[in-house]
Amino acid sequence: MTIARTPRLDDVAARAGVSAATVSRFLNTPDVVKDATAERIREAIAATGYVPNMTAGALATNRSRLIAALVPDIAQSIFNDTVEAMIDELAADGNSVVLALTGADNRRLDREISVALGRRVDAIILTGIVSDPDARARLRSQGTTVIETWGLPDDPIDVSIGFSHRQAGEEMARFLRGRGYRRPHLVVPRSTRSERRASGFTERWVRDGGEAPTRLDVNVPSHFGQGRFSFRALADLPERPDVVVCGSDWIAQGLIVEAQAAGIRVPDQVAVTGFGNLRLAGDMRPTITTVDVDGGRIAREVIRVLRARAAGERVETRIDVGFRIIARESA
Amino acid sequence: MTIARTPRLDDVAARAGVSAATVSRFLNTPDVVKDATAERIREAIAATGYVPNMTAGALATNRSRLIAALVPDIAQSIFNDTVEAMIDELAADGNSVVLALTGADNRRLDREISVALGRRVDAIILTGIVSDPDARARLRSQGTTVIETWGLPDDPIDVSIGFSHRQAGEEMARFLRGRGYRRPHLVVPRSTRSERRASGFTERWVRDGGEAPTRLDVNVPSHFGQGRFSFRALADLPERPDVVVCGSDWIAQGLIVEAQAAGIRVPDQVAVTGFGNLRLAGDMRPTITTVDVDGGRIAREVIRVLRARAAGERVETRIDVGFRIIARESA
DNA sequence: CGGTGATGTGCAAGCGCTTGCAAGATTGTT
DNA sequence: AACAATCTTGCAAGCGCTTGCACATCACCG
Repeated sequence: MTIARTPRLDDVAARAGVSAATVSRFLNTPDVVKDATAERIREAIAATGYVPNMTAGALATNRSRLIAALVPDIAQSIFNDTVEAMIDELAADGNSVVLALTGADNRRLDREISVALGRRVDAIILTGIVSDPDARARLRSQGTTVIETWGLPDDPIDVSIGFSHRQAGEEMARFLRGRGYRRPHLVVPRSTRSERRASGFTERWVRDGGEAPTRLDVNVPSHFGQGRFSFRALADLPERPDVVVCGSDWIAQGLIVEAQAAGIRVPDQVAVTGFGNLRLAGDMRPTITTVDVDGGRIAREVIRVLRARAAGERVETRIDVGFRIIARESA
Repeated sequence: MTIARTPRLDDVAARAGVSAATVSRFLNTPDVVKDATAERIREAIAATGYVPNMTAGALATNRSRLIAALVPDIAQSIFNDTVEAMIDELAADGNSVVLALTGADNRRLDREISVALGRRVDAIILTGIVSDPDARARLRSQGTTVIETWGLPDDPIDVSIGFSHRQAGEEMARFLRGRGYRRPHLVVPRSTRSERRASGFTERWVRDGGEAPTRLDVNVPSHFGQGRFSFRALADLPERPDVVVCGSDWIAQGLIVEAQAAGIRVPDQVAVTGFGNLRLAGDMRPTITTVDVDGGRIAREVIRVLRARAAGERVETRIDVGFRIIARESA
């Protein structure tokens, strides 16, 4: 009796009466093998229960079909839709995604970059903004494709797909000013992205003749509870703002719920805006005015870039997917 | 001039004046190499910028240090905390997680199982309940460690870590009956897990002398908007329920918001319960009565099992992490 | 019917690392 | 100072697949 062990290409080949090379070709470039041979191989594969060892394949081809996605977190993340869409698309192409968590402040970024490099991933997808110059230099020096998403750095490591956070902040300032608000208050998660939006907002607001907005910084990841907290913190301000600009839809949602519980009407007594246009923003009562970013579009662009690279084509290095302010009931 | 190419073990070895084997040992079992040698190797690694090729390592050791996590989705999933905790823990052990999405109804499960097997992952972690007998048989026949989480099947594929959904339903029935509610209405996401809780609830409720609860089925993944929808659907019932048992905290939250918008007080006019004890459940106004499942504990047990397996120890096949009903304001 | 180009397959040399075995270097012992 | 025990290291044979090159077939043509 033969020892039970997981079958290899050889086993299939032997059974089909061909060489391993032919089986390999059958698997990777089916049209070069003759129909009759293919049929025998198919039968042999079924009989042996053979599952190709992608590790060996990766070593031989120097192509892992592994894509690393580095994200701060997934428990409550605005990137989840994008990541989900990416995983789906990539899976359809025969790639797998190894998901690595870098932590809110990218503390584990360096380590995860090393791991990704060690696994010889075909590409590294960064989410958020990597500000550490060492990490940037390190990535640049490798040949690997690296795609920065959700931001649009002046000097991308390789390819970047996103939008200008600063500009989104400015646009929101313009929008609210146009609606007649006069005393905005910012609730700003401590992340580079949020900070950029906040400073974009502030600069534009002031340039347009407004007083510098008040602000509250909150920890990331942002969540519903912080919205409640942020509402209560409004009491500490010298004057109640007429609109609170929140760094995320979750914060906006929490703030609205807490305001209502306190008997304050939104937007009549205080208006609120969010960021992200999560599904809940449209479902909340009142519906939340927010900034829409097309995460699915980002995912699609990522795929497009990856395919182009695989085909050896050149690709743009900065792809702006833009954003839109969605005016709803809350502001 | 030497051709630039990514450095290999050989390159480091040559530079350090030792054999590749020694460098390999330095990397994997540092204490067996002499200090002076180690120092030279360290220097050589730094000088060459060498990053070990884990693909080659995996092939040689037949150990990929890759764990596949198959989840229905991540956009809005009650499993996210568990997955996040697992990824963190595994990363600390030098493992990486390849995340695969199986879709709400496990439609892509088969394909993802094949991919995981092909990548020769060290373990497959399933989330939710895999009811397809073919998939179960297929997994069982492989030697791979497979861990089913968030459920507790009678006959685990290999190891299962979770709790009894049926029992959670029963417990909720008991709890609400004890609080004096009489006309429960169930909002049930179309997933095996939710269905088990619902039938556990119903059976217990009836056994205890209640009338069979009314119910509404909603699609997965469940979200805030469905809660709003579910509230409006209450109008179609012959009689308004006194408590709505929701399949998730998100649904509960949406339902509460919509009820309040309609001027209905929670819990006075209608009580609400959720499931999952997400952070927002404690933050919502009113706070939401729900069922707590310790996702972090599940993650820790997964790690423990994986380590035990790696060490060649035997492990239990069913690990019950239980659940707790968290009584709050909403019911 | 020999020549030609296309088509299908096999041979064998890798891909970059790990590890059993054995030999050389060191240390301690008597 | 000779010998045993312990450390360190190198050799070389894989791990399971891919692919350039060469060869064998075969259909087709003049």
